Amino acid sequence: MARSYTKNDAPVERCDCDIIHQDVVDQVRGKMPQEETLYNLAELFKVFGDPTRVRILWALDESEMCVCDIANLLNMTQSAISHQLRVLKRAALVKSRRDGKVVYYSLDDEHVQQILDQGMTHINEK
Amino acid sequence: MARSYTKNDAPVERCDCDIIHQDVVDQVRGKMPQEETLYNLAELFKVFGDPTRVRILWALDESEMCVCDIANLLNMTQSAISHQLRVLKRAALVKSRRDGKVVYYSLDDEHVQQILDQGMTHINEK
DNA sequence: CAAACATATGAACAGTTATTCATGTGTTCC
DNA sequence: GGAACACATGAATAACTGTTCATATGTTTG
Repeated sequence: MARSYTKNDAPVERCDCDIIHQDVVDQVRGKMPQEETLYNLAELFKVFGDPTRVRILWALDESEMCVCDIANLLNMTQSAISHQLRVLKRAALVKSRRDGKVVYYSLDDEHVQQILDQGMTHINEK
Repeated sequence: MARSYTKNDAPVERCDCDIIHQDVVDQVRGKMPQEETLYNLAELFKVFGDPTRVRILWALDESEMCVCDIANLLNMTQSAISHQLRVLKRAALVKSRRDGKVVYYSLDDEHVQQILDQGMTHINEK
């Protein structure tokens, strides 16, 4: 993402298609979800759109782990992992529980693996 | 994504957990997919991680449309849409057919909607 | 309480990315 | 052929993002 497009600052750049396909476009417009909903959806997928986070999610699907375990597993610094876990938690993809000094992370729900699997299916077929 | 982490430039920052959880971590390591596979998976989700592209995909799920239709529907310039369609095509999420001057785009396969739906389910429950 | 440990966090920096603008390519129709 | 149209594309730019580094917070143990 970059530049945010504000609604109705219309580039208004009509073409002949627009007239011909007017009804189709209007019909599609009527069926589209709220703009905000699609924005949130993109936000969710953005979280999945980073190798480190995908690797963390995949790892947590196998077993709950503490921050330092994940860092060792992925061969990255504790800080980097901690930052990413925050992103994942904010997106409600992982949850954590504290046991003394150690904080264990795990997947928040079963959708996560489903989404990962669906994506995996796609790349395996192309 | 940013800085690319090269394998084995190890931050090597062991902690006591690593010794205690050694076996769990090793077990998880054994079950993880290839690093490259997870990288590709993240690349795929990155494509879904932009509001404009999500809106295009959602629109195309309703009906095939030409570039200019999409631009009008989303109230964006033809150029911006064209750039994003290229990204979507490279990721094999959309396909195109030419009919004279007009190029019609449509979803490439049924996974796309499945992935979108799965994501939608997640955000609706949180 | 102090030291050690596990984790969290803020600032900074470099790499990435989405849009815009200008222009190029491909097609139709006169 | 040339004008008009639909689309593609390259360069430039502003905004965003992931990692690092330094440091803060929370917990246990002696």
